[in-house]
Amino acid sequence: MGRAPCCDKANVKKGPWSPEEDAKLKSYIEEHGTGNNWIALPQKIGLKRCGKSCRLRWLNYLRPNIKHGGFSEEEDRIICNLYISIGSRWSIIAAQLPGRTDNDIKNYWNTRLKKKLLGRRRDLPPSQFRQLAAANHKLKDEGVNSNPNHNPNECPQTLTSSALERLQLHFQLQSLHSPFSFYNNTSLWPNNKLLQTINSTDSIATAASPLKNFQQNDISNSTIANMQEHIGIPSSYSNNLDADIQNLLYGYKENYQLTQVDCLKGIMNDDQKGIDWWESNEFEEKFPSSSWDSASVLQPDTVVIQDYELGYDQ
DNA sequence: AAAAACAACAACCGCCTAACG
DNA sequence: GCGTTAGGCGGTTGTTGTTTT
Repeated sequence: MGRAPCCDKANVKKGPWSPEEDAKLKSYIEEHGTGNNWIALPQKIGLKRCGKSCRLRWLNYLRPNIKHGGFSEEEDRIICNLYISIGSRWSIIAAQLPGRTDNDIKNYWNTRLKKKLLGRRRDLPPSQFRQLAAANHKLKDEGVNSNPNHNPNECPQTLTSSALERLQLHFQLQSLHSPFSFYNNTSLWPNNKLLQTINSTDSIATAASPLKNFQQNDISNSTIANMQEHIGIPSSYSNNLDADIQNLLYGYKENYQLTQVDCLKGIMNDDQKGIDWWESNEFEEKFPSSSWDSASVLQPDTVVIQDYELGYDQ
């Protein structure tokens, strides 16, 4: 038997809330509270809405002291810091930012912060982008396939998109410290332990770990530190993570382009091969999106990050 | 000026968990 | 202990406004 629906789908209104609906819901809850029963609430008020929808509307928009937009630099840093540490645990992150909702932070991350931190393909001049694309291809060919020592059981074959994003952030942070040697010094690449912890923290609430019983209302700075320790944030940047994030967020244009492209020059011994490949449009076929985000770039078995995952370890 | 592409964000969907009978 | 249910959460989609071509 399947699970019973929470409401009569045929008779509930969907889509944007009208000011009248907002007013009804707001005045009722302010006067009577939610009664700990969201499902029954819309019927009491006479709203043709699903209880879940009412709950979301109240929590995200109608309840008092909600802030919208206008994220400060401090808030940016907190969000980025926590995302690197604990992944897409938006409710926990929101608990650190009074007045912000998980939905708001999630949207803000997906539409702005992620692009700011990870960069966008079109920010690179065409010639430099060709090198980056070609390097991905080269590393795929020569990296993964040539490592005979890789044990596929040591590391997960696939990472969640959140884990991949955080891995890419790891690269960015590492490259701040070793901008000219990162790509050809495997000791700087993430090892299996980091890959596994990055991946496992995406489902940490269900794992048997000290983090299992976190309540979003009692998160303190020491708790966050405890989480970071448990997760194993690399020591190379954990001591100055805030400053590094600041650098990526607001010093991004200068640092990102210089370090990544110059690094790539160092490993591009066969420039013509890369350009030939670029001009064959193979990269565009694989990554038709215009973004350098994880969804478009970090596809399994196609790019540099997957190469690290499969083939290299400390 | 129109169309296409992109960005931002509100809202929904479905899964998971805890509470309850 | 088990089944059912509501609440909570994260991922995804839909809509609207803005910018670019």
